[in-house]
Amino acid sequence: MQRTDFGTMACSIARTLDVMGEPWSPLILRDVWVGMNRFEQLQADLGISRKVLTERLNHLVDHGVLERRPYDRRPRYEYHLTEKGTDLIDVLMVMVRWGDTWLAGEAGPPVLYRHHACGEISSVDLRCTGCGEPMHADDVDVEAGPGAAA
Amino acid sequence: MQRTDFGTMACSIARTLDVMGEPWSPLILRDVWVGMNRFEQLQADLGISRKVLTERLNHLVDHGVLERRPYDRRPRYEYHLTEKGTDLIDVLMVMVRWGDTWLAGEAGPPVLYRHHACGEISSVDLRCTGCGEPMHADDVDVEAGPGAAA
DNA sequence: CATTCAAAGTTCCCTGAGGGAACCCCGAGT
DNA sequence: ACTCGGGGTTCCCTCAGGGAACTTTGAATG
Repeated sequence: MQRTDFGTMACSIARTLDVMGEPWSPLILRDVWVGMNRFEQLQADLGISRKVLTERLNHLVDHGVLERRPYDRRPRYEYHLTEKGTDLIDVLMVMVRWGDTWLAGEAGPPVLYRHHACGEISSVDLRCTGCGEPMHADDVDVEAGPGAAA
Repeated sequence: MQRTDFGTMACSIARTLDVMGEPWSPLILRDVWVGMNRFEQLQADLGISRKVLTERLNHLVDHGVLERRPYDRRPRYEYHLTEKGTDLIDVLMVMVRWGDTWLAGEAGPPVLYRHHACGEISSVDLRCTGCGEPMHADDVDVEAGPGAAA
């Protein structure tokens, strides 16, 4: 994404951005998530330059978010989410909710999510891992943690 | 963020990225969230170029995520989250959880969040708005919505 | 009144990243 | 032997980010 190196900052947001914050990376993850696993598919769907797509895929593989799997005797590869990558989709799901809420307008959400557990069309909400109550920006106080900068 | 215009894509992720996906924008939102509201504070804390900081702040204000408030008779301004912007912090909170889980390493999380409702140090989890059960990447099926591309 | 000061930008140049198109490599099929 | 198609690589060009210097505004100070 950046000249400035976000990966070394003492901030989990900056570090996460270092992995998936470059332009196109979130959209690549979205496509892989919904089953577009091959270079040509991704390139055609996104309209991204082949050079940049190569760079992004390598970056995501290097960071353990995607894995590269051969699918043919010829040198052909598919990209799949690792566990680390699947976990990262949480960020995208929250972006979807925000975009649906604030940007979709009259037309409504472009895509819907049906939850396996209840079978309904739904969206995500943020809850406290401990008590299960809603947990949003105004529901927390920020404190220094063990990995804080010296 | 990009040459390519993400804002017109029929995808809430792309549209959200159009608002806050440019380099530095999430970190600016983080700083404003935790109370760094002024230009000089942001510039000093982030080490961002003044030119880019100006561009990002204008972009975020234009999209209704931040608002610009005078705080002096002189031309001095503070930036504050709007309701739309506060809601966007959800995305950052999920980034924090992912970074804490996968990138923090031995040192542990750099920052901790204490939840007002229960008083405990905690983190966020994604739940279905409807049934309250966990809702992650593998728990949903994707379907076309009303705002899908023609 | 003239000078200083600090916040909040603006302007300039330089470098490097993204876009686009052309090219390359490799194994399979015919 | 020749073609085909997926998965890249290479090249050039433009534009965005980094960095530093400069400007503007009104208040405070001597």
